Amino acid sequence: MARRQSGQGMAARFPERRPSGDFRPLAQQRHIHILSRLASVGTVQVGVLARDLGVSEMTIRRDLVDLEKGGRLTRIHGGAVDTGKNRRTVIDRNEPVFEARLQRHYEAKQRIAAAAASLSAGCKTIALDVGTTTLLLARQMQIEGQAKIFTNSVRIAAELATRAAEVYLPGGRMRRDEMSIGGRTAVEQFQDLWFDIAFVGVSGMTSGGIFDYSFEDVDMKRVYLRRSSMKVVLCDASKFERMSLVHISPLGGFDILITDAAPPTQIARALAEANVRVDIAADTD
Amino acid sequence: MARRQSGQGMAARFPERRPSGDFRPLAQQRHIHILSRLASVGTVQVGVLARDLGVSEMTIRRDLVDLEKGGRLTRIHGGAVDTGKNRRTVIDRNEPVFEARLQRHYEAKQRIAAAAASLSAGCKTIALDVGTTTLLLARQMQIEGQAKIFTNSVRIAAELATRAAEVYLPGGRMRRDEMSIGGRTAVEQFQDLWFDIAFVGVSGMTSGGIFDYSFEDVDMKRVYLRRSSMKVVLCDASKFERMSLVHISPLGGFDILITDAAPPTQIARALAEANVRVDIAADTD
DNA sequence: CAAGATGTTTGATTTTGTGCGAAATCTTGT
DNA sequence: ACAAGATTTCGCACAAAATCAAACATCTTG
Repeated sequence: MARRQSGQGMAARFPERRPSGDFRPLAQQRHIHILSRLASVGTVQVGVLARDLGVSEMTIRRDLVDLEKGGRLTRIHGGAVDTGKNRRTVIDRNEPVFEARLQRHYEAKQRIAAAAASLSAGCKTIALDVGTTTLLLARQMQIEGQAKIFTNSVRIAAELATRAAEVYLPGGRMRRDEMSIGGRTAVEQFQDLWFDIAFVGVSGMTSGGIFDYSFEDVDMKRVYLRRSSMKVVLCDASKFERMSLVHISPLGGFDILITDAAPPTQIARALAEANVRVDIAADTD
Repeated sequence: MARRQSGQGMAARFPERRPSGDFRPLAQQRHIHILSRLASVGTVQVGVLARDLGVSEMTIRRDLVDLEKGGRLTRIHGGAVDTGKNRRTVIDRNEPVFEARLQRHYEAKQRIAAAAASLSAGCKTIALDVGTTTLLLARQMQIEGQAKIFTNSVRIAAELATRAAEVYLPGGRMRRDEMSIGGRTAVEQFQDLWFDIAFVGVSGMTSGGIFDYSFEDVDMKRVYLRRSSMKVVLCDASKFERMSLVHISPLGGFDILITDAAPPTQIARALAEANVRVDIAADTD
């Protein structure tokens, strides 16, 4: 059973005394360590944590139970995974790499994308923001003969090129990670157009409005929201009550929110007040 | 007993492992690995995955069953293929016509691209035309810190995004087959710039000049040739003595021709007369 | 010593590995 | 092209290993 000799536990790790303070990490310190690791890697393993923190696996398990009770993580066999609710009131500074983001909450995003795709039917001019959910939307969208699609995401443009879409891009500098085109000239090229419908992704939503991490992409998001008849925001439930670097607009700045679960009451109330229609993409499987 | 003396394969994949004891990857981590591999390559093999992840083939099979249940992949004998729902986000599979064009005279184009890449060293602003040879050039190019690359090819932009390049695109309508951006506005955005060096592909060359079959892309080619200190034409030997739809410029319109074999005498004489330097990329292998 | 937290034992549960016959795929011979 | 045999892969059933959690022991601190 005991695969590592269980005998000495922390003794080996934190020898005798240390002049200042505790050598055994307090519960709170362990919790912080676990959460920060979750935030950066997405998963943690009981064994790794036990060794890193110099405590027994049982203690780690108890920690994980506590944290799960608070909804900060989801326990799985062998460890735990991130719920996305970790950085609750904290502000997100750096966005994870695209691939990892795409995998996170994949099913929810797929459902949201499907709901959004049906909304786009019949529209002649469609604006697509940068992001993982909008990329999934692009994949699911029915391309109709004469529809023109405007996007500042090179990734989405490349995706749509393999299908029969007529795609327009703005010019400017391409951001490396997100493959989005931003900057003043890009905004200028799109701001005189008028779209039938615009789909905008966000990285956070509170009753105070919608947020995004990327400084560079926000101006274009605002253009999409300003210059379209129907303004749709795509936001999976993990982003509720989260703020990011930049405030894009208040909740009144768009018409429809598509999400995968009912928002918390405070946001729900604010949305109702702002006259935003909320579409919840149901889990049908 | 040591639970896994067998798998050191995963050592390469999971560097976070500590020297003293290793931990089996969580099911979820394996799933992510499988999906990301599927997204980048399109197929996975049970044996390879088992080795990479340091688990048995049976475990991989069980993972594949789980993932198939969720519709994320399709299982086949020996492994699994991607369902198309999670295709790679950068362009990996070029559509057949383009891919076929890329394969034609592939070695010659590679050599030309290599020669061109060495020419670009040290340049701060580089213009890259649309085309298969220029795509190969993009792949081979040494990216230097502050170099800015301008291209109207979305394909090349996507390629360069995976490397540390600073890329600028013009805005406008994207042609579906070539993924190039053309049109009046696109030309306008680039025609006031000045490039250190420009690489232009052609589809034909005679003593009368250079040609291309794409009506839409020619204007941009002319901009590249007009607005750069060093004008380089990439043209493999199969294109000598061939004309195409549109005449781009006479032979005097550029400075250097990079090709893979000596041009026929008539063209050679015209090139000499036009004071064009001819670089022949030798077959060194 | 009491209280609270942590470690250990132990047995149940879950996951993973292995053996082996069945099925699928590849090879070879006709 | 087809069939028989060799090879690989599959997947079930069971064994082994790892993980989990409850109960209990131990340690720390005041």
